[in-house]
Amino acid sequence: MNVRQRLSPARVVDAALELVDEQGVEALTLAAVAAKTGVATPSLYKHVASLGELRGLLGVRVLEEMTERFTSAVIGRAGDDAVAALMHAYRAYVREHPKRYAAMPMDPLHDELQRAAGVKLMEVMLATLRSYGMEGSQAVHATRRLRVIVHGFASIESSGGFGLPEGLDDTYDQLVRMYLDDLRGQS
Amino acid sequence: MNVRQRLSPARVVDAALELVDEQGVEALTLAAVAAKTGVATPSLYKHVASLGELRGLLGVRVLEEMTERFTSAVIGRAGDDAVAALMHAYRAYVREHPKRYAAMPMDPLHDELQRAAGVKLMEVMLATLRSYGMEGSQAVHATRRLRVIVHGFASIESSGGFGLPEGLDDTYDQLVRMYLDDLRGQS
DNA sequence: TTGCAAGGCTAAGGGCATTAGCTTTTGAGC
DNA sequence: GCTCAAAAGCTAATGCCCTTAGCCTTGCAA
Repeated sequence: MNVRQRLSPARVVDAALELVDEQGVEALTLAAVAAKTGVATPSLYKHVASLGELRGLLGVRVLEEMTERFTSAVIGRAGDDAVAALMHAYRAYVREHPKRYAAMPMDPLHDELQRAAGVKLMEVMLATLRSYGMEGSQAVHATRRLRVIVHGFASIESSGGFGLPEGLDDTYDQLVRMYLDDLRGQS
Repeated sequence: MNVRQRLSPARVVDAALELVDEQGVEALTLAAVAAKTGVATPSLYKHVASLGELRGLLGVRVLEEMTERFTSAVIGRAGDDAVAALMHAYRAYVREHPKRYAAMPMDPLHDELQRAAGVKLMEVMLATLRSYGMEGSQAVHATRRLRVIVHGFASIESSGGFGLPEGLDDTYDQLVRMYLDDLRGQS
């Protein structure tokens, strides 16, 4: 029996992700998710506590996807090669899912799961920088600078904040080179 | 008569700005603005076309304030001195009004006024870089890199995205130095 | 086979944005 | 000072959305 696949929290997040990718965050409504999953709105509460929690789960999912992709981008590489690969993987993910990225708040303060997922992503960055022999606070600062650059660019690009997209690849290459030079100077 | 100051679009934006500063974007609701201005909700429509337009006006206001402050920060300075002053002024503004900054979308595509205000802000950056003798696309790239850094940091800091705020001043100083070194290399 | 828990549904309440249509105020021109 | 029209306010009402309550069905485990 049970022709129709039963719902689960994961499937709800799937639908929410589709919705965000197609129409942006403001379209993420329980009513729309319910329609997409073929269920009445209140039924979603059997799988998700609230719209707020769904947003949190969405953030966790995105952070996990990013962590996974950055990890495989970096594996087998070291030094400048690894850092450049990480930065390009970051931008590539955001270009594939711009609305999804723009949807994810940088503010994981109220969501423990999301905070944990964010920490894991940062650990990938930290580990990548370890091949430069950085330790302690020096490594923390270097990770922050990296984050500022990749997120700054991604945030502006994903929301169409750059005027014309002309030469954006060049701009990003310059940022990568700037950061690599910076690392060289610090070590 | 008329003890109570009559409402105007500017006063509506004032109230909205207060609301955002105090409680964040999600608290920006026409009902709340109406309460703060001592008026019934539908009366706001005599001054503002919709909640969306109010958000746009808010963005314009913030961009104008930033432009003004950055302009006076930069006036009378040149070269590295000017760039450093601009970057520090940017961060200072965002630290004073973190929620306000986080509220402003990077996406001015649907709002012509906001786009124009953004262009003016970028012109201040461009003008500041002109003392490096940059022209055309080189100047555009340099402006973009600057924007990525200041916005990236501001975006993360304003939404509490850095874990502990420990050493954030140092991190920012390093970013400033990184960018100045980068400019030196490009010229 | 029985019974219970999981998962679905309808009904209903409350908040918000927005529109319609009315009333009051105000100020410009006479 | 008076008139009257536009500006600015209000109440009523609609529709969408989140959320809760309470009920019904299904499927599985004992």
